[in-house]
Amino acid sequence: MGAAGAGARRPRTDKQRNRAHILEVAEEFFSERGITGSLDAIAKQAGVGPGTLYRHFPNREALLAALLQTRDEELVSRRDAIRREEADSGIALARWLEAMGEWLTAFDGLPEPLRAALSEETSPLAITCQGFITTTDEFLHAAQRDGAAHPWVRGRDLFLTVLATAWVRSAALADESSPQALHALMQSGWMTPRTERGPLT
Amino acid sequence: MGAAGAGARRPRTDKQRNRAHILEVAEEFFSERGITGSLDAIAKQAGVGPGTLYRHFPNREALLAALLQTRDEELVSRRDAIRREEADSGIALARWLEAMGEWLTAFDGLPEPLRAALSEETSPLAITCQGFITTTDEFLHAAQRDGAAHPWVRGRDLFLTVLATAWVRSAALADESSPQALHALMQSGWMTPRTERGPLT
Amino acid sequence: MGAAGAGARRPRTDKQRNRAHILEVAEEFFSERGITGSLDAIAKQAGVGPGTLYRHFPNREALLAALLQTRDEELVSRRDAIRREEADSGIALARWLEAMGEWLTAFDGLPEPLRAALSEETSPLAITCQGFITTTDEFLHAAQRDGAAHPWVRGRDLFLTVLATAWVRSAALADESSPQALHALMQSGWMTPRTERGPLT
Amino acid sequence: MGAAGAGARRPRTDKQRNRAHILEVAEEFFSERGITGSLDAIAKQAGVGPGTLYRHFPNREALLAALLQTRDEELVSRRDAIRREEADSGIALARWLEAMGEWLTAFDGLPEPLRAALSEETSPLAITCQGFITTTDEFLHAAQRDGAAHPWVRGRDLFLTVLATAWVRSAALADESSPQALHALMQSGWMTPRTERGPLT
DNA sequence: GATGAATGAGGGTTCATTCAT
DNA sequence: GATGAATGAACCCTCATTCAT
Repeated sequence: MGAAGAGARRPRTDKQRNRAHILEVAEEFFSERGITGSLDAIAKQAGVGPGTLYRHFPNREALLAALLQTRDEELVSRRDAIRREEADSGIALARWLEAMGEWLTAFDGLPEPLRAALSEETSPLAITCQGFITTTDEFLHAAQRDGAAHPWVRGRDLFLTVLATAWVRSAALADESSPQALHALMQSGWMTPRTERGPLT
Repeated sequence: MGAAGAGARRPRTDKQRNRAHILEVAEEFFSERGITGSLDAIAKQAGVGPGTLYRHFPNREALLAALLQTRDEELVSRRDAIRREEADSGIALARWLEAMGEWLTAFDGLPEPLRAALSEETSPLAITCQGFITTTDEFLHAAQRDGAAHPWVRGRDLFLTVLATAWVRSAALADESSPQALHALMQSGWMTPRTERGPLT
Repeated sequence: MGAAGAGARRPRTDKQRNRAHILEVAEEFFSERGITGSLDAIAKQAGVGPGTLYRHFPNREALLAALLQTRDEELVSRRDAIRREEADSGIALARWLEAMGEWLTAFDGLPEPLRAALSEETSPLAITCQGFITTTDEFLHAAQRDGAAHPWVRGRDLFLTVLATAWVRSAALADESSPQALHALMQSGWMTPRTERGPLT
Repeated sequence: MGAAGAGARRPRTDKQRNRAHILEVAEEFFSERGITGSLDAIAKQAGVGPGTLYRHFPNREALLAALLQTRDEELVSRRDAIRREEADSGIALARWLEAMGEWLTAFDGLPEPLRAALSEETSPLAITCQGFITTTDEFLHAAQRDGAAHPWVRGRDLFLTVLATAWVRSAALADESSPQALHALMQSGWMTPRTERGPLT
């Protein structure tokens, strides 16, 4: 017992190995069963004691944060790619929001702790969220400068909307078209622009 | 012990009394502590055994559904009022969405089980949701007929959006302006209408 | 699983049965392994779930208190017997202290929680201790009235001394004569009375 | 990490430095939080790994023994002072017992492991205790020779009594007068000397 | 020697749910 | 029907101790 899977019994720099292995298992676990599963169970499946898991990640949030950090890099790449490739700031924003949305649906139940983290300054997840909001703000400002986005929109709100959309999506799976529909709603709203209809009076 | 607490000594029509009393207590409980509290605690506070609670409501969802049904009536009234008072179908839809949004924030954590219910046909909550979607569709169709809403929007998607907004709101408390911002986003989207900017190319 | 040992699967007034059975097991457990053993282990050995044990005794102290209450009756009998039989108030006190001392060595480690309880008013054990102190005071007052006990002694201090003696006894087992020696010390002190030696100066 | 924290950067005589530093930290730790605290925490606070701590002190008892050895010297000084200054062997004994009592309350919880050690020959703490008992015997013999102490008292019993008194004192804090009362009890017992009351018959 | 990661049994506790009474 | 005792898996977490590096 206690082996890190890959062969010998605790070979060399096993801290990193263990950490990585735990993350792997946790990723799988969270993906399959959602992020509410038992940490002890993850430890067991990873072949380590609960203490080991606890050493690496003092609580569920820390584990999640570490897990996301890995995924973060992918998102950063996408961000850079969008910046590089996309001249139209509106489309760039759209693509970024889409990328974020995909990222947020990585695990079932992920939006929940992120939302919770938003209310607590100290959480490691809060930092992640802040990063997202900042990036969103960048894309948004560019779009606003170009007149592609409403001036009254804030990055934080966009993030929240994407988050909420990601959250709701888990349920709407049965309905294939929901994701796009929600995306469209977020983009254009349900209301037709007044200009098309004449003044409201 | 075992009496219905609130004065009387449990005469004949126990069952109905109990049911009503449990609902009352549950309402208070859920309102104050969110819907994740212990059912045992509710039973205890209602002065009944957990078995009794379970007889009336086989699980948390059933209890919640019963609870919401009561609240439903309020929402129905609002719906009727809107229908009666509001000539502009767009504004009517807007008001309806707002009413629904308020309703969905009645208890902390309420959106979660509703979302879950959407994936399961059999859930008692699913029926409630269906009712909402239907009503939303009615308002929406009217609005679409009048050109006040985009023709591609579906009632289900609007409901999901309102639900998601209600969900995200619990976290955004610190930020006072979030609710409105999200509302505006849902209504108008972040993107400026193309007509204002010229063709997309 | 889950049966209370004695045959059928949860026969009649099993609450009392279970309670009694748990107490029995706990008594055995505490006697053999001291009072620091795992509560879960006791539950398991009693054939009940941890929750059941918890329901009956919300914590270790409560369990202990219940256990002692049973023993209490024995002590009360002894107290009454002493009162009945013993004319010499000094000897009566001595016998009571001895009885208490024996009672306090019922389980290994028992003095510890009792000592701890003395600092906390709310503890169920504290009440037990108070009872002892009161009784000690009664015997002591009689002895003092008869000139058999020093007037400056207080019941509380005598109790503490007996408690301390019981505590220290667990270690001194190897030394057979320690209990008596300590008893004698408590009774007569180590110092010879000044009257035998003349004034101190 | 892993440096000895307190300034220097761990030159050659690591081992001794480490040992000393661990002892320092442990002393502080035990004084403040009692001797039941986590050894890991001590190691961490001392800036060494738990392995290092364990190398020096294979278990909690060993650490404690080492710690007490340092304090021992103080007690030895007091012993010598008493010997030097005190002509009256009875008062000398009393002073020694008092000194020992103070020494035993150095850390919260100290009496416990000492008592335990008394049952095990091999314990490092047992040696410390033996020293105390020996010294007590010396004072006691002198007092007995002078008729100041009962001839039936043994040093070991006196030590046990002082130990027990130290133990019980932690609980009796609320009661300011307990320490003195217990001291008096140990000295004179609760029973009035028979000579004052006539023969027992 | 020193390190500190790993161990893993064990701690107390909660609670949705069942079922004998 | 109502009751509430029983269930027992699950939760998170701690820490003395070992041992590979």
